[in-house]
Amino acid sequence: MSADEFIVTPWHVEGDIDYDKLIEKFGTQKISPELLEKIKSMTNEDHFMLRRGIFFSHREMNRILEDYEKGNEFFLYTGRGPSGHTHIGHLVPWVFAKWLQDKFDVNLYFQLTDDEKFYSKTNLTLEETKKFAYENALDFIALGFNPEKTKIIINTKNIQTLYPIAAQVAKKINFSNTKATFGFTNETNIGMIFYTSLQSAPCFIEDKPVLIPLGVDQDPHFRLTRDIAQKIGKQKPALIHNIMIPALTGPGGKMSASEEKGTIYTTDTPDVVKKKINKYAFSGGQPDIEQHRKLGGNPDIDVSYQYLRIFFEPDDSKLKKIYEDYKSGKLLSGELKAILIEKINEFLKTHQEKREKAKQQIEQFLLENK
RNA sequence: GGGUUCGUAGCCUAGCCUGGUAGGGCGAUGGUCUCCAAAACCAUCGAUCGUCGGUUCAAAUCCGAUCGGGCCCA
Repeated sequence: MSADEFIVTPWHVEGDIDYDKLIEKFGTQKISPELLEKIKSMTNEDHFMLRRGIFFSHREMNRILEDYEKGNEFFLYTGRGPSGHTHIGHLVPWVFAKWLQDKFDVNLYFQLTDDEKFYSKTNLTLEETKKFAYENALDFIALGFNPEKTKIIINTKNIQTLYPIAAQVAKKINFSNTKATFGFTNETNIGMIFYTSLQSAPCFIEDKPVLIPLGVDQDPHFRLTRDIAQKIGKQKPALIHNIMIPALTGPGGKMSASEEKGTIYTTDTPDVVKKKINKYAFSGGQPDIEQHRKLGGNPDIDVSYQYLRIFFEPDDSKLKKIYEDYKSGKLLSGELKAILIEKINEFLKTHQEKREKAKQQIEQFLLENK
């Protein structure tokens, strides 16, 4: 695969992603300065993930905001395919969703697609994906969502609620649509073919517009949803997309929950975090200290720096100093890694405590079938 | 229901026709080198060849059954 090639699908991400090209390819909208300004004025906050382009693209986010200003409330929807334990990259859209919920005081649905991971991963059983769904739910709850306004959907558990909606959707999507959208072939099992209608279902679970913060790789599902929304008398879901979080071992792919090494899990101990970062994090440093002092490092490809930018250092001035110091060669890669390790462990310490408490709270978050 | 094809280390795969206990690539691990990581270079680990049975002195290789995956037809 050459440098300018990349693949982004809901099941596979590969290569060095050019996000401008991706916007063009997917037909989404880049988040404009005007939109940023609008969000800022409506929330009274300049969220670092927006400011820094971690969320970089959208579909009709402006419509959602305009409607909201007219007094029409929306709701939020995001989710996770429970194919493994939660890693820090998964937290990006969730944290952002939490922020949106706080700012707009709206309902949020979180879908755990245990059926989909069972369909798409040959080596996972339904029992395993259900178990991961529970584990992932704990991480989600640990972020502090409002239980009054937040419901967790587990596909196999909530099928009764989802199915009537999914049926409406499924009738409007034919095999050619899914083939074109997802690259399905005759080998694809029929669970996968139907599945997209279940991922669409929560979009219409309330009779209000929906805004979906999510990783851009999941966009294709909602492209289909948007295509058929009017046909079933519903509004198109609006989306806001975040970039793929690079694996520890380097750019050229998102963090995969199935690759132990290149991944920081939310349950990792401080020692493990330290070891993983030091041992695996791809650096933008020079081959030796002398050259590094002289030539400086490249924070733009340095994974440790990227993690700080994406998640762990919301303070712009601190981040800027790290950027400049690293670029100038003042800051060594080992030192940069130490900063990140400290930040991650600080975060995980409280996260893990909240995650423990979540075991007691989970019941009140799970959606009840009506 | 009929047909067909495949099942070899974590992954991909050679070998099967012409039986003599398996070879490669990726990955992983360790080392050298680096402030780390990467790259590079060394080195190492790893498969009783889906399962059961048969033929044979000897089977991943032949035969039968069975389980599992794929495709085609109905």
